[in-house]
Amino acid sequence: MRTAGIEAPTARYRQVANDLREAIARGQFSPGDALPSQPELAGIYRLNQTSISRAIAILAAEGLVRTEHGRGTYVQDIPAAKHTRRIPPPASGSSFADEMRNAGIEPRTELVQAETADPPAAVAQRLHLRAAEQVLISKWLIFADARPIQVSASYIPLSIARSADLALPDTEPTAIHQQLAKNGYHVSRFVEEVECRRPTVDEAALLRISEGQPVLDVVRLALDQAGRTLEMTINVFPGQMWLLRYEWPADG
Amino acid sequence: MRTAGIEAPTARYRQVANDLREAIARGQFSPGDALPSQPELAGIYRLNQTSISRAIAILAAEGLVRTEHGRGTYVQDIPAAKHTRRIPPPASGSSFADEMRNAGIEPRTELVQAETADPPAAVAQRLHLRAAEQVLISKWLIFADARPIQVSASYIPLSIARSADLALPDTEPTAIHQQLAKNGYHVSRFVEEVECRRPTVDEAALLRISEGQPVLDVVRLALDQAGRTLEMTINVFPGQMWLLRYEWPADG
DNA sequence: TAGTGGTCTAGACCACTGC
DNA sequence: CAGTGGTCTAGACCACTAA
Repeated sequence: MRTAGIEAPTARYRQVANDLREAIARGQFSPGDALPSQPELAGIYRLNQTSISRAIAILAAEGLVRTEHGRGTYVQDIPAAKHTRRIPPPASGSSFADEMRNAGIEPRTELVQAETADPPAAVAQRLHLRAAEQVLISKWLIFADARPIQVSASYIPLSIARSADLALPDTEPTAIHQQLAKNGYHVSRFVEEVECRRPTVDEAALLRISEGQPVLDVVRLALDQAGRTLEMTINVFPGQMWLLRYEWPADG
Repeated sequence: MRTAGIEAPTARYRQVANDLREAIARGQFSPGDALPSQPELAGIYRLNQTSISRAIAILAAEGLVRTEHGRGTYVQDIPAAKHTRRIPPPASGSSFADEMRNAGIEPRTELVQAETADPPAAVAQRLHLRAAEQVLISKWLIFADARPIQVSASYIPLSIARSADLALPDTEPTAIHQQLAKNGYHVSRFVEEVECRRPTVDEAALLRISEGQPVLDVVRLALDQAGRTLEMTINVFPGQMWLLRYEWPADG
């Protein structure tokens, strides 16, 4: 696992990509700035536009820049510090929102969808639903300042949601478990399944990342004592912005 | 988060990519098969080689095919079932290797490196090392049948390794904690930090994946009662092949 | 309308593989 | 050596944005 070292890549467009990458790293272009246009860069590097376009495609795949058709190529703002999601959550009060405010970031959650509907097949299977049972679906988009940092979708079997008096969960996601507990649905354990993949086009658009930037796909099941699944949540995070931290005791 | 639907993409090279993707999905090309050469495809689709090359680059980024310079383009073998890594590990005996054998897969671990050396800066910081303290480094490459599925690097402060009589850890990684425990170094808790990123060129080569395929980067710390870090392990998994499963009780 | 990024061509040459 | 994928050119046209 040696690092590649300096080792000039032969391909001109790769050299251009490296050069621009370093220029951005040096601060020669700041986040939000536009790069020179492709014809301009072609002049600067004495190269044709096709090759320049390929060079920029590399940087876009890396998430360093973002091209906007008809407008220009803009340097992306990559936050120095990653968001950390702790499991189990830090003891006592301080919610994730509080932590962010303490770090000088304004969190915001935006309800994208809230309805009762048939669940996607993958969800129905995991929830062990009776045939044709519907679920309460709520989807959220979570922002840090103006930047989307998470897509979240929650699925609750209608039988459970009804008897727990969860009509339209336009409350914040964290309040749901409290409401469930009040009605006798006690979550006894959680299971999370973490995967890593390329985003769908829709996710890339929602999270404002390029399709080359991977996402973390975290499926979380809240189970009660009897092993029933009370809720299933699918969280999608831009990989470059997050760190998932799990902690557990050794042995039993 | 609607799906894109049919919606023909205007770009010809994207159409070709879609067409080839479906052909592979249909089984028209099987894993290991070579695709027709680029000039051939150019003839078939009445396109020039440049555009064909772009189409194939898309499939390569998706991990569906693998190009080998001077040889050809080969369909990748994507295992239907993902490997699952369970935390905490399933109770009683059955190791991960046993599980794989039961699934008809032959596991193999290959020692890539084993030496005492200065740790990388990032490792030294996390291990809270005294200045200039060296570490015992061992790196492994783990295979399922003939396919690499994990890169693993373990770092143990030399002061701990020496007194625990861990000279050259060419033993399997799991044996290390037992050896540490025998010598009074009891692991009391674990911390794992999961990230998701694009692979380095070296990782892509070792794991035989394309640079567009994301990897899971899992840093694991084994801590003793006093909060000392006994061992730090960095695991890198090809994202498409793995699922990390964490389970923990609710509340206290 | 002018300027931007995105696509495409037809052909050329290069680097690498394997016979 | 022939065949493969990788790169590059010079120019053209398209699609989109913003004045």
